[in-house]
Amino acid sequence: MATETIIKTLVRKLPVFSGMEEAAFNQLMSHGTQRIVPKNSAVFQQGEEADLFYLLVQGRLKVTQVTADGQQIIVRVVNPGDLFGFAMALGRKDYPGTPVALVDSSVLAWPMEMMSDFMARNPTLAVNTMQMIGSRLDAAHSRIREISTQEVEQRVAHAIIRLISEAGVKDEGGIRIDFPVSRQDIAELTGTTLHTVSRIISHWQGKGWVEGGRKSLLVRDLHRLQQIADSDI
Amino acid sequence: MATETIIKTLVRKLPVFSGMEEAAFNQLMSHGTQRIVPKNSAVFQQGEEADLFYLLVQGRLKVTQVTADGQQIIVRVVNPGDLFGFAMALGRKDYPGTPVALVDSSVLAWPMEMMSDFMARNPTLAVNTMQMIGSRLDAAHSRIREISTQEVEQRVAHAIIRLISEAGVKDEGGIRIDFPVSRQDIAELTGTTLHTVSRIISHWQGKGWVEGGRKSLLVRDLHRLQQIADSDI
DNA sequence: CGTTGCCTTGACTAGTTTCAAGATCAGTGG
DNA sequence: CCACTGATCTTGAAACTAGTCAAGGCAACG
Repeated sequence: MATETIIKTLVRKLPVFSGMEEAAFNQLMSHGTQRIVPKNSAVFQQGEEADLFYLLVQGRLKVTQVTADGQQIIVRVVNPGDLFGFAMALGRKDYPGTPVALVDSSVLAWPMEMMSDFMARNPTLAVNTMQMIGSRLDAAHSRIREISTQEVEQRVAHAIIRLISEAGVKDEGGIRIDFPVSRQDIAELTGTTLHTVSRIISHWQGKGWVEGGRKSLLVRDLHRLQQIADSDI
Repeated sequence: MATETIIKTLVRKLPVFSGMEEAAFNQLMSHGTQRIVPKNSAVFQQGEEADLFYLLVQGRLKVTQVTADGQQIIVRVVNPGDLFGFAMALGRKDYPGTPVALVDSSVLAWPMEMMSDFMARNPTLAVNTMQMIGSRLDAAHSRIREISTQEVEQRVAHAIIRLISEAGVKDEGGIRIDFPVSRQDIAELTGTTLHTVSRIISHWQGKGWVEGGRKSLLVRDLHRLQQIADSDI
């Protein structure tokens, strides 16, 4: 099928599958099933038994976790080409978070056993996966450092810069994030409240550095945000 | 040599090396070099080129990271049997943190290339390492959730409970952490200041739940700390 | 065209940090 | 063995950041 071939070609180029033998790759692809995830719906729920692991082909997801007392945080944003829901690789049986589509998305899913089998037979895949998880660990540590040592304004600046670098698109007079992000989302990414985020963005807007909108944000002066993010003191 | 055999037997039992073939394991052990790390000295420095990876045989380390503006955080505490300094697995060439011995410690070191070689040939090792990193990622996310949503007192309670569960030893009328931990250390683990930590511990001491000391802490009522850590609101 | 969801803003409050000073303890060298 | 010194810890008071509470505006959607 045409779409299948397109997807296959796309997937083939992903770093996780680099260095994998053609035969193995083909076998992998033949076992994956595609699924469309409409905006605002979840691929699976936190706590569910992890029987499948996923690859985001197209679209954008946010992975949220809810704490015992109902507070929510966004663990990360999933970009096209990212794997997610690989609970097994983390040595657990249930999904630790809930991935929600920020825009209509399309994912590929495989049975979790395939992952262990394939990794046992494809050391490259295992090493690649490990490095992917490793870089995520690195990112998590950066975030811990930020939340621990920086003030809210710096953290918000950082979060926005990160989103821009992952999904920034040029727009009239600036750069815009390619998918809808609410103030609440930014708050959950930075460990603060939507009120504080709103105040900060209003302030920036007053200075002309950004232009706010409903679930959107146009960055006019990225350099200035960088300064805010990096400012010592 | 006698000590060498003892170490080998100890190492053999570690989860990371479980399922590894005897021959491979022996070869691995024959390439490792032992090193004594005196209290308060660093095994290596953050930013150095990562040419070796390590296993903590005996003792206790804290891994710190310094931010651009000089603020410090403790990334984690390394317990006997833990691997550390495996930068390669994270896909980077330099060490992301500095491990400092909290007590006189002993480590085993291997050339970093051995790690990739061995993982390429021992899928089990690769999967084990991946799961270890995965569980660390899990822990990092928990910490992000805590710092983002909980108040300092809860976070301090959590940190102490974690230290107790990793290295708690019975003492007269309570449990004590097996190695020296300063108020500053706890502050760097929880993203606060030593002043606030001191106040909180003083308060607990007033209630009779703990007993403070210089770089030490006797927990008299662990259950109460649990309550504090888990208290909603 | 009303209802719902998202965003903004002001006023108030509270938890933490910052600043400052002093107490206490451990180790060191005379 | 004891005074000295540096590190660690405690505590008070002031300053402030960010959260909470509350109300209203605005835009999208059915």
